[in-house]
Amino acid sequence: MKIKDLVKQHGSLVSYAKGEHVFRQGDNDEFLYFIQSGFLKAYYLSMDGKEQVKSFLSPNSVIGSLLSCYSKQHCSFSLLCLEQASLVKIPFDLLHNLSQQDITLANELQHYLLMLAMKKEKREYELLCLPAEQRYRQLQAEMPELFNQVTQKDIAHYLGITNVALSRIKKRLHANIP
Amino acid sequence: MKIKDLVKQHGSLVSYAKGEHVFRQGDNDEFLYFIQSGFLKAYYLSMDGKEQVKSFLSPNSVIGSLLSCYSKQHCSFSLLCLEQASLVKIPFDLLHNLSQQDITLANELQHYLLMLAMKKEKREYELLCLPAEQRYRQLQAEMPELFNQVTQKDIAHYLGITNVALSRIKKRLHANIP
DNA sequence: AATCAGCATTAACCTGGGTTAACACCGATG
DNA sequence: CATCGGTGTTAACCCAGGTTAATGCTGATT
Repeated sequence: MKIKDLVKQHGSLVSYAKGEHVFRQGDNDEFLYFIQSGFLKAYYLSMDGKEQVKSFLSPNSVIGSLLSCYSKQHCSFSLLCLEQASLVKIPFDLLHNLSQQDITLANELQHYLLMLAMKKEKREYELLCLPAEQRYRQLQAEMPELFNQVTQKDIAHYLGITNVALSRIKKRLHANIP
Repeated sequence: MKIKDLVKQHGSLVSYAKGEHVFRQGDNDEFLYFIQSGFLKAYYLSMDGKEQVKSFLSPNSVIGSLLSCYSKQHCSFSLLCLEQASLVKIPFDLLHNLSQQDITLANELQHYLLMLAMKKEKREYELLCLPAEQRYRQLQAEMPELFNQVTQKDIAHYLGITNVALSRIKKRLHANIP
């Protein structure tokens, strides 16, 4: 069986308006979400109430809190719709259990996990090794569309800085390339 | 088949002296390493020559560059022995290919990947949301042994700061708890 | 049209951490 | 024993980014 078929058979379609949460940090939410349409942001709230963006989600991507799905802990982040969105959700355990017997499913899931792990390693490198300005330039090069879809505040929070700092960086850069 | 058996059958034992590299950033190294004894550090070198520590490895942990193993790109980090170490290595492709047919192997690998993904999400959260001082206190709480095994410089580079900054943080903290 | 909320920009000020360098300490090596 | 390299501490200086706040813009609501 393919994940696509599983999603078709057992998935339930859910829709959210702009500004609605799919789940919130602290919830127990043991679903995987396959994004059909819309644009979402996954974000953390730190103890002092500041927001940091974990990732942006566009159609065809998959998301879910592995901590909640696999470890039965609370979600460590919130998932918010930046525009009207429709997703298909399936219980993670369903996929996980079926993959215990279904090799096709297991391999497909494995592929997703490997891609995820590589993406996260890249992010770790960037946060650890690159200064904010370079992270900004790299983001611009890799996801130029993003800058039309989200506010500068969210971009900044994705880069790990404040909107004020991002504004300064932009000014610095444009000064050099007149 | 279990991974343990696979490692026993097809693994080759390799030993390194303190200070030796298992592989270096930029290499192609498509092996998974199962650490039998010793203590290692995985680290990044940024373009300006500064070092940042990705993780520390102790016996029973597994490491390898997924980027190199799965994407056939170059390793994005180096693996260095902080003390005499012995590892068992197997080609990643061997495990990956066998897991295409062997459901037990696939599930075990899946479990490793899920654990890895959760660990990386935690690290992302910490780097993004916690100030250096709190990351230090958390590390102290979670891995107290570490402080006897590695230099303060390496701890600092793991936290994403310099040894000088770490020295200051320690001083600040001890001043408050006399 | 008037109001209001959220966003981006800019300035002023502050702080945490980077940089450099001096110094002391220790273990290894000659 | 003397020396040397690596390590940790401390101080002085600097800068990137955080904080706060004022300003202007835009788009939504009434």
